Amino acid sequence: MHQQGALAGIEVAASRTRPNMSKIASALGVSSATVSNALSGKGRVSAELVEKIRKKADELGYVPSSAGRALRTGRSNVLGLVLPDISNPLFPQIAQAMEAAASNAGYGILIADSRGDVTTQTQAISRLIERGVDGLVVIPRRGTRIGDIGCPVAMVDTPSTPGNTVSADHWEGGAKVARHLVDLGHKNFLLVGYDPASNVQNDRIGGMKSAFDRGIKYDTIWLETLLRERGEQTSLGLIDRVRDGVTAISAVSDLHALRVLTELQTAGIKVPQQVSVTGFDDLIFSPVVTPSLTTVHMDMARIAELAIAALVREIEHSKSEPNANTSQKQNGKAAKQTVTAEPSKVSMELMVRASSGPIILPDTPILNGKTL
Amino acid sequence: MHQQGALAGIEVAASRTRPNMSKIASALGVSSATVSNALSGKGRVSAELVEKIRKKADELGYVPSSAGRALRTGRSNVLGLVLPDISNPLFPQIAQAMEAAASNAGYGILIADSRGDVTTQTQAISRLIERGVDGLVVIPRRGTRIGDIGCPVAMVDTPSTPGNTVSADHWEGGAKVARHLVDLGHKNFLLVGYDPASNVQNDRIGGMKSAFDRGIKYDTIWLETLLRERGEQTSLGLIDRVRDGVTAISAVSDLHALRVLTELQTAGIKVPQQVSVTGFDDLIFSPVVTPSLTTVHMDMARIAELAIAALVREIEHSKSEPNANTSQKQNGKAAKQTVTAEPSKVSMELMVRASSGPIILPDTPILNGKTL
DNA sequence: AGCGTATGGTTAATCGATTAACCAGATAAT
DNA sequence: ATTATCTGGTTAATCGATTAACCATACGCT
Repeated sequence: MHQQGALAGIEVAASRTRPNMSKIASALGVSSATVSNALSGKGRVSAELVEKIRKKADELGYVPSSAGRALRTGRSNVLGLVLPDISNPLFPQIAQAMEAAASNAGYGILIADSRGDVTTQTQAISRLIERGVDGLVVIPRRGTRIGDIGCPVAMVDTPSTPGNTVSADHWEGGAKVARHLVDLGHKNFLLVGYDPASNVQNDRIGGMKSAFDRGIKYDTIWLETLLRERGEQTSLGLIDRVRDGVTAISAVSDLHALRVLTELQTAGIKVPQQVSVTGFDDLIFSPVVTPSLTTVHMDMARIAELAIAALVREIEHSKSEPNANTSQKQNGKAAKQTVTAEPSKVSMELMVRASSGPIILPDTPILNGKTL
Repeated sequence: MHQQGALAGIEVAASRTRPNMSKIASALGVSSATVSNALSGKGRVSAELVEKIRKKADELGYVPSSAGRALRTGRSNVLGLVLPDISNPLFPQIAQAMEAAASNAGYGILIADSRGDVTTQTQAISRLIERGVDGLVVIPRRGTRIGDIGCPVAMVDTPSTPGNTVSADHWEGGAKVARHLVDLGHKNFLLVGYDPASNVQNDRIGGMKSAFDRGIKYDTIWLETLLRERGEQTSLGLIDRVRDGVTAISAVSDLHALRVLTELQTAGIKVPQQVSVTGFDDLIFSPVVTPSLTTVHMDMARIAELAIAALVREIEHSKSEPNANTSQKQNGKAAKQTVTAEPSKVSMELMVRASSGPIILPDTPILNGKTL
């Protein structure tokens, strides 16, 4: 049934070349302008004629030519998505959310990978521009400032980054996990970051620290530095930390939390009985590992919606006043390059799972080995 | 320096509307046809004039209009990538490889998420077609057959799927891990799949079984069924399996291997001393968990290259003979819809890491609890 | 001198959709 | 009765790049 339909469609489409507006027009003895008006609903066409045109259109299997439309209107209805490093495990969520939001707004998403490199990022952006995208969503690498391009840009990083359009409130997220652990009675923390130059990670860690009162001890390690010095596969030396009294380890990503978790488990340290572990981002594996990871979830769908909406608003807006910016007078702001959204930050949600729990006092017997 | 250049470019671009070929042409007193010929290197233009035109072009910050070109040539230089479920953790690798391969071939990648649903997949495909893509790369959902569309399609699934263009040799991969474990002395296996309807997973498991001689016991469980019956967070009951003699657990994905690994570790079962665990796909976390996961890696870059190359070949080819297919005589094959590549399967690489090891005989004392 | 043939360009049509400007006929308003 | 307005369309220009067809001019060769 379904396949039948698809095949029938092709039958017609392949019969010669794909039909255009004038083909519909001549088939009905009207002008192509009328067809355009009828299908777009813009001009004045009688209701009955509209109906006839619609019918003929999908009888012929008409598909509007995006090239023709783009050429005429100057807009391609495609947005570019620039990612710092596609291999980022968070990327699927981002891409999915952006694609859905864009699709709802009638736009397509062209992707570009900047491979974490700043110059590659520049190249990626110009490739997208050449392809005629109407706007860009950029997840910037570290503190990269986006140069002046010829189209609106939405930046998704973190609220503390200047020029940020919209993002999760990473600071608040950090505060939430930290407070959760403090409430459980933890007083000695190890905070685990990866890249000390990352705005997002600094915000997350900053948020965590903000939740610590006097009387709480903590230390921070940055994995990138550590791993560069000691090699990728090195142990993080967590056992010593635990022996020295750490009871809670909070990482800036589930990826690192997982590393921590498995290292502890291999050493026979019980999570969460002896040590609580938390991550960030609610990556795909987080709910299904044992113990499931307590983490902080970001509402990527909402962030994407806000970013895309801001972008689309600016794009449609620039239609009305095409040349508001002269090169002579750059009135302070760089010609509305990076768009703004309201709200510009989206709350993060704490997901309490099994890897965090109340502190178990030293006199409580700790089981070794089998739990069953 | 770099930023200077970018800004200077904008300065000009923003000065009014972006320049086109005729602007360059009139600035130099030549015809726009000559400019086109000069920049494309196709027609006959004197070397010096070519040089002058080139210079003027990037002096004015000329960027060719992809819409104009697409309209005229009938080709957009954009390919669509249809993914079964973007949230698939393997997706970053796929997208990155495809983007790189396409970019090298001068194409852009437009993404579409089919959210695992078959009807959504159909919609996603038509959205891409409407956007004017020249071809499609489809990572199909389960055994989906791709209906007849108006453009060439490369299917990346598994060699046993009819119509498959190119993919990893999942069967061989399965055989490789299994043989590895057999060589280590394992004789009692638990094979862990997720979706019993997945061609890829069936091939992987089929490959594993093919490596088992007589005298090897194995059982297979499918998580989707299990989890649907008992709930997402359920224990997989691995402890019982181990008690019953299983010494090696092989999953069809690192995601499931990780689930297995952490469940075992939590129960105090040592990996790999008591049980070996292996996965598939070499996901981002696999090398950094403890113990690092033995897995099977696929050369996604090569697969992407082959798929894109096959697609591009067909696209360029159809340029020369535009209407080889009449709707009347469909000569057996469905008008070269899904393209073919040579080779059509790419070898998988076994990554031996720390989660697999030689069997430790029952008389060897097994440590409980702390290893240090 | 006369013919063929490179060389280096130009002219003009074309791809498909959109839209400003215009127009005929009917109806309403003064 | 005459002008204004509304309805339902049509005409033709336009977006920007490409390319087939054409046209000078110069050069080589007999």
